Amino acid sequence: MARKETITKNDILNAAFEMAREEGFEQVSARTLASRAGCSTQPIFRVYKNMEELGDDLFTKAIAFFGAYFEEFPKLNDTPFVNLGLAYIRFSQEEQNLFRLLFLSENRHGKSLYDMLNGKNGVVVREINSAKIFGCKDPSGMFMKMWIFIHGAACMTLTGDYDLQEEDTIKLLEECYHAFQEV
Amino acid sequence: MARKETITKNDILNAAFEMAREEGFEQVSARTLASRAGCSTQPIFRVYKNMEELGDDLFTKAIAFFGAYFEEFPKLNDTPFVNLGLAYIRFSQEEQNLFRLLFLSENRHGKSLYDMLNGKNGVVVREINSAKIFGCKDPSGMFMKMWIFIHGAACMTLTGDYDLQEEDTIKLLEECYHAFQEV
DNA sequence: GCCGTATAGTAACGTATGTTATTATAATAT
DNA sequence: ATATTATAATAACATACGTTACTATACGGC
Repeated sequence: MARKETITKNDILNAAFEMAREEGFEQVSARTLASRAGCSTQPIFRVYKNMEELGDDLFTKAIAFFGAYFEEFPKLNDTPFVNLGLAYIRFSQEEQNLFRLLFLSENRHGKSLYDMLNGKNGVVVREINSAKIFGCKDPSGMFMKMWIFIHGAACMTLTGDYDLQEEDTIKLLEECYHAFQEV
Repeated sequence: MARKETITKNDILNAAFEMAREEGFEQVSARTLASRAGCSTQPIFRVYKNMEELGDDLFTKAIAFFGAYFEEFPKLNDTPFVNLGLAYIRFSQEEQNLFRLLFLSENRHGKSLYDMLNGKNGVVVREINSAKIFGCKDPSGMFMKMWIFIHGAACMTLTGDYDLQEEDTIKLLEECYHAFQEV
């Protein structure tokens, strides 16, 4: 009946995601994206009503990416909280642009940090349960403090205001964990 | 000899600062700024070589503003660290755009967070000395941890991921302070 | 009161943005 | 083979950006 589609919605989204990842979300414009995807701007507006709609999809994909990153992160430390922190801080280092998009922008979906981390996989709840097993008095209060700390370290990593070797970070997180357990 | 200047460098800078403060740094363009200052774009380029140069001045002014904010912040709590945190977190709430510019952008002057806070006034050093007085074993390690925590709370405040009443924040900061003192 | 000159306003250039109209293309049903 | 039709490329529109050329203006020295 008609011409076959050569550029799929996925092609567009993938190209956009890689651009956002490598060059930053704000660098993804209709033209630069088209160039990256090896087509004109037309296929973009065929599959997306406008650029904002693509941005929403991109954001969702970034959440999923972070989730996978998190799951696959090697368990370098026995304490779940420490591992959680290491993964998060490393993500802020290795995926600066995605970190900015996910955790430092105006929230695209109205989803809070907590909601995002506690989605389908429920890492947060899992960690809190671990904390219970590890005999912490107030697991959710504990988690909140740890999370604030971890988030702070990650944000400072991003801006270059914090730059420790991994062993030092582990030590720092362990100290925190124990400190918060006492109170 | 010549016409008198009606729009001074300060007029430009002040207008730019207020714009950045209210609407965000990225909203300050030559035209929007001119409109705000009640003139054409010409006076801007008379006193500034280009917009980037104005951006540098703006950033410097923002640092000074934060310093003043900090100095004038009421001493709501006896513990200096807690006060420090309260001021910082409140700043992130009340001056979201300036907070972003100062603490979450690519650093304009290559100045680290620490350097900025430890400028002429030396708040940081002062706090560390207070900590010594308060009998903390490792004041600088302690300060680092507190600062990471405070920064984390402020960043989460900015994105709406943390939203406690002031009394709760005080309680949280006090708990942290004591926790870190134990270790 | 006129002249020189620094200042400010107007308008333009070149570039980039999102988006849309138009044209060309390729695959299928007939 | 031809007509139909969804797809993709080209080109354009309206807007915004930094920046600069040009023009008008107003002030101080004479």
